[in-house]
Amino acid sequence: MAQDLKDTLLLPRTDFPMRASLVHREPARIAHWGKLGLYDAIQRKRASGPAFVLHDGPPFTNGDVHIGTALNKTLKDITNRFKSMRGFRTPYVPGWDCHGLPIEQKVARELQETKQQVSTAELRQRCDDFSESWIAKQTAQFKRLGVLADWPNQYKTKTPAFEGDVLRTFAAFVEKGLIYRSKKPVYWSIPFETALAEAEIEYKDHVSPSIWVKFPVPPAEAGKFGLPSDKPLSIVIWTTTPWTLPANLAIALHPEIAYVVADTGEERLIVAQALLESVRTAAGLAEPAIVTTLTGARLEKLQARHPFIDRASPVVLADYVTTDSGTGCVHTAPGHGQEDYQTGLKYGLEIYCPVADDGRFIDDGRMPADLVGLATLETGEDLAKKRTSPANVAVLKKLAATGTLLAKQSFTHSYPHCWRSKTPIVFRAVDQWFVSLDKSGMRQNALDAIGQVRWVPAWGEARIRGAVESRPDWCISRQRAWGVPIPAFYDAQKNAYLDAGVVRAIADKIAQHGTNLWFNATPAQLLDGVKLPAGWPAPSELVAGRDTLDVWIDSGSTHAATLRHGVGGTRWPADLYLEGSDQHRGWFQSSLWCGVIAHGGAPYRTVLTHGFIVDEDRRKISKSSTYEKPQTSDAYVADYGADVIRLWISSQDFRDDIPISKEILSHVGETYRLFRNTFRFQLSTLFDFDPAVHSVPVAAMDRLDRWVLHETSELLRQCTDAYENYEYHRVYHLCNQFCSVTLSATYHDILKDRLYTLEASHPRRRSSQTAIHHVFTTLVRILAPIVTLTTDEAWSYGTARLEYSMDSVHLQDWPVAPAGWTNAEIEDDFTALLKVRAAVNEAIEPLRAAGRLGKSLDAAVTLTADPTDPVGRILEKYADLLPELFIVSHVSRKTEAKAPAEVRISVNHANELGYVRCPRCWRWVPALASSPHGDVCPRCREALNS
RNA sequence: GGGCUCAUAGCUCAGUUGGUUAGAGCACGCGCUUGAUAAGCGCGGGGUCGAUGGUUCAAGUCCAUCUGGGCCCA
Repeated sequence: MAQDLKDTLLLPRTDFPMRASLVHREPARIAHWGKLGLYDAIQRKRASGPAFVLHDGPPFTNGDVHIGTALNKTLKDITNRFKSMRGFRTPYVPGWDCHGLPIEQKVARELQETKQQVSTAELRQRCDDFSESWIAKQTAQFKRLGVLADWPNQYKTKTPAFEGDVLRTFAAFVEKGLIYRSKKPVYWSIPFETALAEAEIEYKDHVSPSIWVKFPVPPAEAGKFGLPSDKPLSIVIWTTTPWTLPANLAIALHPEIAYVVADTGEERLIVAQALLESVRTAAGLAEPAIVTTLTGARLEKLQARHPFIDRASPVVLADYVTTDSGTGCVHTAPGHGQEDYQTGLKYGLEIYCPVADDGRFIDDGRMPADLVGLATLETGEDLAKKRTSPANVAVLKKLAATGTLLAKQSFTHSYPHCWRSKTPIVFRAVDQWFVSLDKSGMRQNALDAIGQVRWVPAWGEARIRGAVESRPDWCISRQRAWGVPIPAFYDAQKNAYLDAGVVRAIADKIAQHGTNLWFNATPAQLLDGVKLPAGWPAPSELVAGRDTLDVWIDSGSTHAATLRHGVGGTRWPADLYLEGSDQHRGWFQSSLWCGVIAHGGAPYRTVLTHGFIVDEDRRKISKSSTYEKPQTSDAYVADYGADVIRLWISSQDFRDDIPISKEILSHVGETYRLFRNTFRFQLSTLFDFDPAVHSVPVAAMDRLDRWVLHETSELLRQCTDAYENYEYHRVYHLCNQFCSVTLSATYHDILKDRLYTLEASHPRRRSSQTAIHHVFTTLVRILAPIVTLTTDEAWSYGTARLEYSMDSVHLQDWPVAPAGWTNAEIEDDFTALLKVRAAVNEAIEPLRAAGRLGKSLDAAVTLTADPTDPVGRILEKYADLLPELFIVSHVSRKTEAKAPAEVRISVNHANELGYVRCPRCWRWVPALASSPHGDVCPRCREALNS
C-alpha cells in the first residue's frame, strides 16, 4: 500500500549521474568536442562579433606541463570562454617557445653521454625534434584540462616563417641604429662558454675566500698626498674573488666617506674609518693608532701598486662604495664587473679581461707565468669537494709570498650561478651585440607606452616601469647553436658588418628555407642576390657570424609573427596578455621593447598577472617539504579531474600567491559535488517539464518562485561583474553560496512538497518548474567558463536529455535576466520571512533534541507578532505560504503588542493539536479523506483524483 | 640589501568612503531524515582581524616600525 502511494508521487528522475567519475569520463567529452569541432563552431558563431584577442605567452617546450602552467592556461581559457559567451570573437592562437639554452644543453648532454659528435646542423635538428616531442605532449596535456584553442594555427618560435619575423624585428633594431658591438662584462657560463641572459642566472650560496689585501703606496706617492712615508703604507682592499686580482686596474673609494691612516706599529693602513674595527678584528691586529683622517676625494688618482704585478693601481672615486662591508676601498677590475666597468669607462681604464672563454687565465704577456692556464672558478667537481678554484689558490699563494695578504677567511654569500650547470659564473668582458635602449629616446617611448596600457592589478605598472627604467643595455648575442642566427658578417680583421637591408634579405631567405641555411651556406650563397651596402667587402672575403639571438627577442616577437599577420583571425595589438607576475621583467618587457621599437607601441592593451603556486604553508612549491611527486598538470588531473582543478583555479584570488594542497583540493571537490548535485536535482525535477509547453509567465508565478528569480538575477549581476573584473574567485564563492544556501537549504528544500505531491500540471508546480528551468539555464551558463566539462554535460541533459548532444553550453550567449525577475518588494519581504524561518528552525531544534519530533513537517508552529509591526504585516501578507516556507504542517498566528520585529515562536508536535499524518505527503492535517489509494489529506485526494 | 606585493576562523574568500556583539561556504561536533540517499535538512562550537606603537570620540579598515611569505632584482 505504501509503495502504491509512493508511486503516485512525482519523484525526481534523471539519467544525469550523481557520481562524476571525472578522471574516467572527461576524456570522452573532450573527444566529443573534437568531433564537434567546438573551437571552430564557437568562432563561426561569433564571426561578426567584436574581437577580443588574448595573445598566448608561449610555454617552453622542454618538459611536461607544470601545474603553474596549467593554472595560466586555464585562466586564459576561462577568460576566452566568458568573452565568447559575451558575444566577442575570441581567436586564441597557442604558441610554443622552442629555442634556447636548456633544450640545447639537454640535447648536448645526451650526445655527450652517448659520445656522439655531430655538426651544428645535426645538433639543431635534434633540438628541433626534442622540442617537437614536447609540443605534442604538452598539447595533449592542455587539451586534457579542457583548454580550447586554434591548434592548427599554433605558432612555434622555431618555424622558418617565425624566424623570419624575428629577424625582421631585429632589422628594425638595426635600422634605428640601436645595435652596437662592445666589449662588456657579461655573465659568462664557463661550462657552456656562453654569455647568459639575466634570466639565466640564479643566485645561490657560495663559499669564497674572503681576503683583505694590501696595495702598497710608494713613499714618493704618499708624500705627494701629504701622507706619512716613514713606515710602509698600504691601501687595504677586500674581495671574495681573488682570481680577479690579476685584472685589477684601480681601487675605488667613496668621495665623501671618511678614511683613516691607521698605524699598527710596523706599518700603516688606509681603510674607511667605519670599517677599521672590522679590519682590525679580521687581521687580528692590536689597537691601531689613527694617524690622520681624510675623505676619499683627497686620495683620487693616488698611484698605489698592484700587490704582485708590476703596475700601478690608481685610486678612483665611485658613489657605489659603501661601508656595509669590506674596507671601503674597492678592488676594481673593469673587465670583471658591471660597476667596475662603468668606473673604468669614466677613468679611461682598459676593459681588461685576462680570462679566456674556458674560464682560464690567458697568456697575454702580462699575466704572471705561474697563473697562466689556471681555472678561475670552481667546476662542479670542485664544488662537490668543497674546494676553491685553482686560480684562487695560486693568487693567495702569490699574495702570501709578497706579504700583501693582510687577512683571510671563508665567506658564504649569494653568488650568481649558471641556472643549468649550477656552477658559479664569471663576469667577463667580451665582444657582444647590444641594443642601446636610450638611443633615439627609446626608453622614454617604452615608458610612454606603459602608460597607455591597463595593468591588472594596478601595481603591475609600477613593477614594469621600474624594470624598464633600470634595465641596462640589452645584450642580445649568444654563443649558441639552437636559436635564430644574428646575420652579421666579419672580415679577416674581425670587423663586423651588419645592415638592416641585408638582415631583411636574409630574413626572407630564412623564412623560406629555415635557419639551417645560415649554418650550412657560404657567405656568397647567403648574400647571393642581395644588394651589398657601400663599404662592404666582397662576400668571398666575409665569414658569417656564429652568434644567435637572445631568445627574449624570439618571445618578444611573438606578436609580430602572429597578430600582425592576423593568424587565426587575430589582430594587433592584443587585448590581453595574461601571465605570471615574473613576466614584468620577462615577456611583457621583451614584447614591449620589440613592439615599441619595431611597431611604434605596446603590443597589448591590458596586461593581467597572476601569482605563483605555493604549498599549504604558503611556501614556494619547489621548496615544499610535502613535495611528493612531480608537480605536473597531469598528476593533478589524474587525481582530481580537470573540472575540479579548474574549479580550484577559480576559487583562488589569483592576483596573490596561490596555495595548493590536498586539503584545499578536497574542499574544492566538495564544492564541485555541490554544483553537480544542484544540477542533478534541478534536472531531475524537470523530468516532465517542457519549457515550450509548460512555462508560466513571470507575472503569473508564485511569490516563492519570483523570489528565487530575483536572487538569480542578483547572482548573475554579481558574477558578470566579477568576470568582467577578472575576479573569478568571486564567481566561485557567489555560486557556492547560492547553491548551498539559496537553493539547497532553502528553495529546493521548500519546493519538494509541491513538486512531488501536487498534480503534474498544478499551476504552482509548473510555476516552480519554470523557475527551476530559468535558474538552471542561468547557473549552468554562469559556471560554463570554469566547470567546462560538467556544465556541458548538464546542458546536454537539460536541453536534449542526452549525455552528448550536438549543441554545447559553450555555444550559448551569456544569460540575461529579464527585467521582470528583479523585484525589490519580494526581496525585502523574503529577507524578513527567511529570518523568521531561521528562528522557527531554532525553536524546533530543542524538541528534536528531546526526541519529541524528527522532521520539521511534524511541527505545528505558533507565531506571535505585533500586527502593526512591519514583520507582523509581512507574516499576515504571506500567511498562506508560511507552512510551506517553514516546511511545517501548521502555522497559527497570534497578534499581541510586541517590541519591533520581535516574533515569539512556540512549537508543538502536530499530533498535540489532534492532527493526523497524511501517508502520502507526510503533512499533518486535521482530518484525512478517503481515496482509491486509501485515506489521504484533502489536497492529496485532489491530486489523485485529477 | 633594494623594488613591488600579501598576511581576517582548520581551508578558501567577503568585509563599501574608519562607526552597532567581524560575515559566508566548506571542514569539524551533535542531531534529524531515508521521497536528491556514496544525497538532503537542522542546530552548534570556532577568528579580535600577523606583531607592536601611533592618529581618532571610534580602526580589521588610516600612519609608522617589525615579523613572516611571494615575485623580481642586487
